[in-house]
Amino acid sequence: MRRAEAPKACPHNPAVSCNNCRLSGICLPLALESDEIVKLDNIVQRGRPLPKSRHIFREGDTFTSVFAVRSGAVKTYSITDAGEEQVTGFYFPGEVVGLDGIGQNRYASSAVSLEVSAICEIPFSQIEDLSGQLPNLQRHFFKLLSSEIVDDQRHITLLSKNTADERVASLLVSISARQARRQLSASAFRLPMSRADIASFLGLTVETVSRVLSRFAKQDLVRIDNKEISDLDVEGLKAVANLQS
Amino acid sequence: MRRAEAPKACPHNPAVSCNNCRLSGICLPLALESDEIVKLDNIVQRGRPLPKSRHIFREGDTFTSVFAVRSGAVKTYSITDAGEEQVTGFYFPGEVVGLDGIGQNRYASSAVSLEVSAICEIPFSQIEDLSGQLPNLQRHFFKLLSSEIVDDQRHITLLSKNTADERVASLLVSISARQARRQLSASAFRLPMSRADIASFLGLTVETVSRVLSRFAKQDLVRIDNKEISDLDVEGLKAVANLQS
DNA sequence: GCACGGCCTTGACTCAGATCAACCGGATTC
DNA sequence: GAATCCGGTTGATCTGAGTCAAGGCCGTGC
Repeated sequence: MRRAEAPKACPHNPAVSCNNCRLSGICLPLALESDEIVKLDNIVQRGRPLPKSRHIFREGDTFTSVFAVRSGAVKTYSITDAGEEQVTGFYFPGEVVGLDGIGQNRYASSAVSLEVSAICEIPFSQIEDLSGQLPNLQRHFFKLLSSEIVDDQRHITLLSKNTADERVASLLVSISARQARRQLSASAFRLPMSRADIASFLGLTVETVSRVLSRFAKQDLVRIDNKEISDLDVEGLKAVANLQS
Repeated sequence: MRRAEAPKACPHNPAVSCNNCRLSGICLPLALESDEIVKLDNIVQRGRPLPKSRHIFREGDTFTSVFAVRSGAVKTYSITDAGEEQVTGFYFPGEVVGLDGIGQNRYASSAVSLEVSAICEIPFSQIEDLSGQLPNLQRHFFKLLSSEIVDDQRHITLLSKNTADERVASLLVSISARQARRQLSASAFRLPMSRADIASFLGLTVETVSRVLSRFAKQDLVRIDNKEISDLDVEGLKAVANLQS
């Protein structure tokens, strides 16, 4: 599983700079010139690998930084007025969490690692300063925030209009596409989150998620061994989800 | 209904500058110094009143500007893969639409006036330039985008976890609060959108929305005469919606 | 090795909200 | 002023997903 190029070696390695990070094409450095990346790199704080189930920040904490996932996976959630957990997102390497904290100066959700993960912390005040100097960074950050809005609106539509089958199929297709974007297999991967997390994210119950997955397996749309997904039929699932290919 | 101060007179009046606009406390100028407001004012294009049911932009159009609602009301919606309309938001004076266009350089949703409205157009490239010079504006724009994310996440939770009664009550409470923010009555107002729009926004059917509203009226939580709302019992509805007061 | 707890699955039954259908009232048209 | 349309309401029925209950399958600890 080790890669040939030494500096990119292990995705958990805290020594890898943005320039050498294999995620530079999809993460924050995207759209920056290499001298600009150096400036960004200077403000990024790379932590040592975070064990599973550790909080990166909690709802209500004072907002200080945004965080890029470098390896592993993260979920965000908030607690409803009724005291239940609502999962609001799953984040994979190259994706950024904590953007919801900017508006009120405190995080609107909590973020937890779903497995051993490496996280890059980027202090927001420094992003702001640097954005004043680097129009590309400012623009990229605006885009990042806007894309999160678009994603959320898509999710609103999913919850508002789609059946359980469509929701589950959409999630599988989405994870598959994000795997592919990182040059990983689109048809075989491990789900880092529990069935309960999936259910909460999709506005369903655990039982329904379990039944739908079992049915998909029976219909040969996917092979499932607990959290291991294989032989995922992307086109078939897109058809189920009403997504155009 | 006319106000004493001459320049603030009519909310549809295109001649009112940001400085004199009664919405300056809740709209973009919020948090700007008065010399900064002048610079913002210079790039804002105020249109003449827009009739009802006119598009401000359409899903897929090239993104150029964001738009502040000065009077009237606006809904945003997108078309699902199944060809149905999904209403993604209602926007009242002082609120900004079009932020979802930044990420992909095209609008992810369409925006239509729900009644005669005045709209301020703010070309985004100029916002970007100005944000480089005015840290307050940059920060405010980051906050604006982030707040939209928080709102969307709250809406996701509403759709995921709440009953029809809770959804309808939440919407009424939300509109009431936004009325109050503009110094208007929190308990009496006109709903600018149709029952179908409400239903789409809340992930329900028209029939269910109608039934819930009728029931609320029977329970004296609100008086309803078609689109006219009066005697709205904010605390009672918050209780129904599971919202803390 | 076995007991415990967490997570997942499966089955039987229930129910909130969707669907289908009819009707009402105001606005618009001829 | 009759005819049509459109948005809204109300009633009867149906159904997809929730609820409740039971059981299976690990991995962990003693």
